[in-house]
Amino acid sequence: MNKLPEKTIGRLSEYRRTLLNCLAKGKTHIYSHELANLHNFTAVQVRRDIMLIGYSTTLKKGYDVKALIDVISKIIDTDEGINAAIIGVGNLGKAITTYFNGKRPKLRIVATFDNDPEKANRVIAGVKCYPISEINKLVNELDIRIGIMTVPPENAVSVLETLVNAGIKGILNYTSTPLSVPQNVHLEEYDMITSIEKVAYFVKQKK
Amino acid sequence: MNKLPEKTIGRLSEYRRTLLNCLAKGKTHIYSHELANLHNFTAVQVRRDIMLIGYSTTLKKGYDVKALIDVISKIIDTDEGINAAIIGVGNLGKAITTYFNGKRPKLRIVATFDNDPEKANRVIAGVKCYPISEINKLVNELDIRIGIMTVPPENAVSVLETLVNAGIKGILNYTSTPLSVPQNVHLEEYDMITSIEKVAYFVKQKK
DNA sequence: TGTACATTGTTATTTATTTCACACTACCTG
DNA sequence: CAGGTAGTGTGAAATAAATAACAATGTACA
Ligand SMILES: NC(=O)c1ccc[n+]([C@@H]2O[C@H](COP(=O)([O-])OP(=O)(O)OC[C@H]3O[C@@H](n4cnc5c(N)ncnc54)[C@H](O)[C@@H]3O)[C@@H](O)[C@H]2O)c1
Ligand SMILES: NC(=O)c1ccc[n+]([C@@H]2O[C@H](COP(=O)([O-])OP(=O)(O)OC[C@H]3O[C@@H](n4cnc5c(N)ncnc54)[C@H](O)[C@@H]3O)[C@@H](O)[C@H]2O)c1
Repeated sequence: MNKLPEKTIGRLSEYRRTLLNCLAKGKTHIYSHELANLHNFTAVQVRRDIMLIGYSTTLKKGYDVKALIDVISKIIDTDEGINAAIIGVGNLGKAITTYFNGKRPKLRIVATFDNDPEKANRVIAGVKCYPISEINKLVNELDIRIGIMTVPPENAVSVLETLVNAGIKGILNYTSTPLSVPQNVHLEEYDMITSIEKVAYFVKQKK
Repeated sequence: MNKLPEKTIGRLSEYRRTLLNCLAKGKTHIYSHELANLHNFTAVQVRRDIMLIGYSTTLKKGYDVKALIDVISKIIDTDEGINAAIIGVGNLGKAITTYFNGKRPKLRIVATFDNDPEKANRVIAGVKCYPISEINKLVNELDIRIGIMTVPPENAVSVLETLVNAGIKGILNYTSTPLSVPQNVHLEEYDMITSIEKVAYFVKQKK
């Protein structure tokens, strides 16, 4: 199971989301081409990904939805679950906190942090906001492993340092400041403007 | 300039953002390794990307920041600019509208749409909200080319159809429903849960 | 029951992207 | 103004990812 391609990891997450929907609708089996059509993928790609994670079916009635969810979950989740925190409770931080809660049983937002004293101790969607100064203590107490950064771009670098020092090993950066991290920390960056600009570029090509 | 790798397009957008910052700080020249270090890229990759877009410098004092911005802008922007709209003025839609406005001169959010009558005619960050029923008319009137979807997942498919019918050729989907579009429409998808799950996966590997 | 067919699993091939390696040259330094 | 250095530009090699091709096999149905 070692060395899954990074792209595959992303797709696994998406497959699972779709499979959970199927399950909710009472669908018990799904063909590779069905799963492919529900996304923008090809059936071969789906089969290949599924091969890579070591699941296979003897049936020719498609994959067992429940079983496939379980295999994917074994790869993505941990038994105990993983705790995350939002840093910067502004528009975006609030939106994510509200949206996220309860979506995934093994992935929880357990705290938010802000440096604005006004915001400390507020509760959003059941999640409490703490002063950023308490982060070291809370990372230990609540076993926070992932930091989701939604602070203003000019504070991104210093907040990153705070997070790394606090021992956080996974960072998702929504700030428009690109960051770099030590080897032992995993960083995922996402910049919305880049996404829009990519769309703009391709729209331009189509004219 | 045909056939730039897709990955390169994304990086160009990020280079430009950084270059604009440099320019604002009065920096006139930048080395490939400087630009690389400001992101998580290598100097070779930066040079390769810059080679692909046809810019080069005779100097050994690095690239001319201003000139490089111009070349990148020629690729990403159009002279007249491109107009975009937000569909679904909820938490996320509001956050993006507020955040985005004025960030890029050639990329404007000119309208938002919602099906909630309460929200119609409200103004957020200077952008007016229209009933979704008026979208066909407004796509023409305002020359909207890009639709940013932030509606609830269960309405994603029908909203997509509305957008495509209205003649929109570029779609950015923040909905957690995966979509597929006709050949002549460009679709970019981004699911936050997938990003967090990717981070979770890599954090797990590091334990 | 056996034949046609649909579907999976997997190896081989192709395509896309990154990295390496190095030629080339402007610039600095003495 | 020669020689060393630090930078760029780029063909070639390596790596990563997607696609094609097809053997194997369970299933439906005549
Ligand atoms: N809003 C969006 O849709 C959007 C989209 C793309 C990117 N972003 C990026 O996300 C970030 C936040 O955007 P926003 O619109 O939510 O901004 P915002 O100003 O609404 O929120 C920022 C929050 O961070 C807090 N903060 C500031 N410094 C802090 C620190 N050192 N420690 C802890 N908290 C701190 C502020 O008090 C505020 O609550 C920005 O970097 C922006 O570039 C936002
Ligand atoms: N909030 C987040 O941070 C976040 C993160 C990731 C993904 N998302 C996704 O973004 C989408 C929106 O999230 P949100 O938190 O802003 O939800 P929300 O419920 O706050 O907002 C949805 C908005 O869409 C409007 N709407 C509903 N049907 C519509 C239609 N047919 N046409 C036009 N407008 C319509 C609603 O009136 C509402 O204003 C969801 O699909 C969610 O999965 C949100």
